[in-house]
Amino acid sequence: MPPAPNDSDNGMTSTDEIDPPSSEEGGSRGSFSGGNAPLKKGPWTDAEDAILVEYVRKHGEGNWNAVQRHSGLSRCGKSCRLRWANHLRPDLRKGSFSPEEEKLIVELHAKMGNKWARMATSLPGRTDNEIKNYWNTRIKRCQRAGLPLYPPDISSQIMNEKQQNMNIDDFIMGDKQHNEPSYNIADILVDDIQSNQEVSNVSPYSSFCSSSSMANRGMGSHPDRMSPIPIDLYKQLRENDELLSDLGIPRIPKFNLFPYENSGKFSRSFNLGFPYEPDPDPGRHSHLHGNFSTFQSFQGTVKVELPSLQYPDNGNDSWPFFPETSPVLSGDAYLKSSPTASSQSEFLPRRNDELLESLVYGSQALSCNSRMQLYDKSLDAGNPSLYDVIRSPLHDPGSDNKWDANSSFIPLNSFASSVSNEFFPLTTGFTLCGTPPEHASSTMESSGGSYSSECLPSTSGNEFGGMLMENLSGFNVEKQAAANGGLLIPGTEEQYQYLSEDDVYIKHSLHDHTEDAPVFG
DNA sequence: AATGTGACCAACCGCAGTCAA
DNA sequence: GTTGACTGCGGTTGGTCACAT
Repeated sequence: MPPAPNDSDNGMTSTDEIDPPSSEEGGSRGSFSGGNAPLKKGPWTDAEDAILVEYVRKHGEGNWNAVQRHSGLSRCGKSCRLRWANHLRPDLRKGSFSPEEEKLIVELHAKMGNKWARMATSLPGRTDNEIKNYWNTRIKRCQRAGLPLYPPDISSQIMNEKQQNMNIDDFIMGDKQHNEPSYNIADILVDDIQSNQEVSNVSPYSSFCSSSSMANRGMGSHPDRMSPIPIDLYKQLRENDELLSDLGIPRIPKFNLFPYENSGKFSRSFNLGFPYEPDPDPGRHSHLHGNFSTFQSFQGTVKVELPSLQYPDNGNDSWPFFPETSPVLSGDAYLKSSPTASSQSEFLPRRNDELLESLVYGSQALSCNSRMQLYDKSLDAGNPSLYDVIRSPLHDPGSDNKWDANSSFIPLNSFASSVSNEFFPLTTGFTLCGTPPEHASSTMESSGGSYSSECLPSTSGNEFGGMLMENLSGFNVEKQAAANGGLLIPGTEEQYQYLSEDDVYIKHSLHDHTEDAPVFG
């Protein structure tokens, strides 16, 4: 709803701001209307609206820079376009969003992320700005209320749609129409893992990462489709899986990434028909020598972009979707903020790193879950397996969690985050120092810190390949050292204990005394 | 009643991308 | 290949309003 004019219809208010010339909007803002009148900013008046409406009625939409030239309106073309699009268009639908619209927005956002304009096309009469404002408000509201953003029903729906849309041929052969240089690493990784799983109940929040704006930015107009991944890239990822096996590291077991998705079998398997040959020469994997040259091309090729959460900076509790009071957390009592969690935000960029956020957010959930699960298991029956670690109660389809109709779900992508956060070492630049202690207790030196966010890129436009490579590299080092009895890399607040029996690491955080976390196995 | 606070939202800025000339 | 016009988007700002103190 347009703001009430703050003055009479004389077109200029006492608070009107006169814009100095600038180069914005194709130079239009630097120009002057008619008689060199400076461009005006601030709320539109009724008179200005009338002028603009009349102009559009006569000339139609478009060529907005001509408006000021031909109508005498002291507004830049961009401002005219925005005003028309957001307030003056005759087909605009005023008023607050209906419950149906709100639900649709949530669904659309789950599918396409912050593609406000595209979302607006599905909401007749609504503008992208409206939707964006609504979503930002929703984020804040959910954060305040401790509610997740996506309800499980929407998650399931998205997941089902994605399954239907999946086309293995497109994936393998590449979609020439959308063969863009950006790839959805979350899809890649999740699918890569899925290809090794007989059963994969995948969180739609794998599609949060994948189908949301992160994917869309890379994939353009087909958010729900699988990202076309070049074969060589896919091979690299497959090799990565092989690498783990080479190292004696168990492949990531199948697990339920999404607690509420217990029926959607992920039927697609990349192993079927994919011309992948097991690496005949494992020795060529440079990871065995401490670096991962196989990821060199990956790095710099895979650019991941992420959903914007636009969350406010509220100091300690900076995690937008995962407040301490979240029913998801408190209800199960599995997830709670930790010093580590809060420390993450200190390293996270404050803007639009959607994947990063989803990764860390998901990892936080998984991490906390895993910690508790492992902790319980450890108490009950000794060392846990990685499978135990992953299959946390939170992921139990039978969970009795109640979801608010407008709330949502724990993000997704537990897997992708788990890759970065749980199964791989979290730091880079490991240094082995001295002789490991006799009984597999290790510490590590970190070049960047001690937890997940530190190993994530700190800028937008993450190069996931680089991150993965670093992680893998650290993984390798640790793994090797652990195989020799454990690591001792001083200088960090965290220790990693290697449990040889199940090939699982237990993280002991010296600054987080509440629980031990399984790190990777 | 006065004041403070926070939510909401229109509008703006800067940047990137697309498209046509 | 370059340029200009336009569009889309993330992020932000500032005004208004409702509510609490």
